[in-house]
Amino acid sequence: MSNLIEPRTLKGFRDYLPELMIPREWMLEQARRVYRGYGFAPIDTPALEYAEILLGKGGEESDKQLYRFLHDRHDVALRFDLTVPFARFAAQHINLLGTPFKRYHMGPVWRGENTQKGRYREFWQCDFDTIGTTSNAADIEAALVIHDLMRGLNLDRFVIHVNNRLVLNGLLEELGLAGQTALVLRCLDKLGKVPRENVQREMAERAGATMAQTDRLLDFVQTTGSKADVLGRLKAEFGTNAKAADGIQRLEELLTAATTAGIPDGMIVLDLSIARGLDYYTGTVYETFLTDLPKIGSVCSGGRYDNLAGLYTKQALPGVGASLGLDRLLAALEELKLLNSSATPAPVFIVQFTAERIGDYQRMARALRAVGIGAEVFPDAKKLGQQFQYAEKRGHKIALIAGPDDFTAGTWNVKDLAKRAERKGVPEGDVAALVREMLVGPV
RNA sequence: GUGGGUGUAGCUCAGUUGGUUAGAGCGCGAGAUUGUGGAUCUCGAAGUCGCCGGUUCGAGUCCGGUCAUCCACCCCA
Repeated sequence: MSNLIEPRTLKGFRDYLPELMIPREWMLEQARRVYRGYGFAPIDTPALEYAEILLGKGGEESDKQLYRFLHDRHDVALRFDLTVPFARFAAQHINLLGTPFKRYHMGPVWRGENTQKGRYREFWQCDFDTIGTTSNAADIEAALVIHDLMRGLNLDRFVIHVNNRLVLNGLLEELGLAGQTALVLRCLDKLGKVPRENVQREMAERAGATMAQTDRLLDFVQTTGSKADVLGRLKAEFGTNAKAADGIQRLEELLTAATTAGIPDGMIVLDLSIARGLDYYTGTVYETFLTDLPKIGSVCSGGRYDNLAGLYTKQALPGVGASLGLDRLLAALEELKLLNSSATPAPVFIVQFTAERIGDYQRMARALRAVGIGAEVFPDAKKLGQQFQYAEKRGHKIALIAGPDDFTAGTWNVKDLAKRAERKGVPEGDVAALVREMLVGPV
């Protein structure tokens, strides 16, 4: 009879082993570096909020996915994103913060939805937002941040799709479909997955749209050609609509400014079929797809919301920002085998040649750590071959070996574990410099 | 929430029309004259066959439920 409890995790919740956690932490560091570089300041908020704070802010769907429960008579819920808590945070502290205010926030969020690869019930988001301004400059900057973020994560095969809800809304208004915006956009979003005819049929069934209406809409959304062409056509046909005109101009500015700022052509594209996002988006919207794994979905999305904080304060707090889906991107990189995973954060491995010299081994390790190089001393004086195998498997780059003869001579042997090349008789004082030089190399 | 696929040693998988002590490869551990690792060889550890229940003389093998995972819908990071 066993009274052991089966070790297990909840559906959609996962453990992270070192091989995955090391790159995950690295990603967080990169995101932090990029955000701070733009002047976004760090904040944090509680995982748990009063349910009323979170309910009804992201649409019906997000309400259903909320982890919500009664605790001590309080109706509470786990945050399902970082944007809504931020809106609450901003409304509460704006007098201290002043506007415009730029913040980044990285932490776990929870959604009780069905799981799939890259879709979890607990996952980290890395948000950045600028609030207190409606200036398109903030929208433009957000696109640049997303780009630099992806590049900072060593990715270059990705595309940032941008659109503007004003354009879509204006377009639908002109087509006489203003009342069914949400329904139509939901169908529209399926373009690319299902044939155009099916999209039209669905629009007709669900939103009562006519063939003439959907034809005109789809023609536009599917328009091919340069950004200038597409924008030009939009202007010509819908420029008289105030919303559309505003949206078109903001998109045009964004695309032009991105190029001027140095973003390579093709990294940011106009995509009129990008309609999604939570209910609160009102202007620019962004979605970022990996060229080699588009199916996993957007890994960094966001947009402009001009009235989100209006739910908590009378002060106008428009904003724009986006969120990196850390765990989804991590799953994607894992799938694409782009993680050169290591099970140790310390590049240097110090062989325990003989137990009597443990103090000397730790002395060397401390000397390396003092100059910022991680070093680990093997805990047992096992056979050297075994220690080497352990070291390479773990992902250590360099091994340091010293036995009685070496201590007599005051030297160390420095070994490149991957190349299996050893440099013998290195004076103790030169070891750190040599190690650093070797680590800088190929990586 | 709906529909479907999968679930056998750490990993990848075999397991015949249900029938005696459940297998392989890789990996792992020990060893092949006590200062050095990817080859070879020898030996070895390791599986409640996801979990619970049912049918049966007998179930990894059939049935039901459940959990997890993957895929589609939905939605999104």
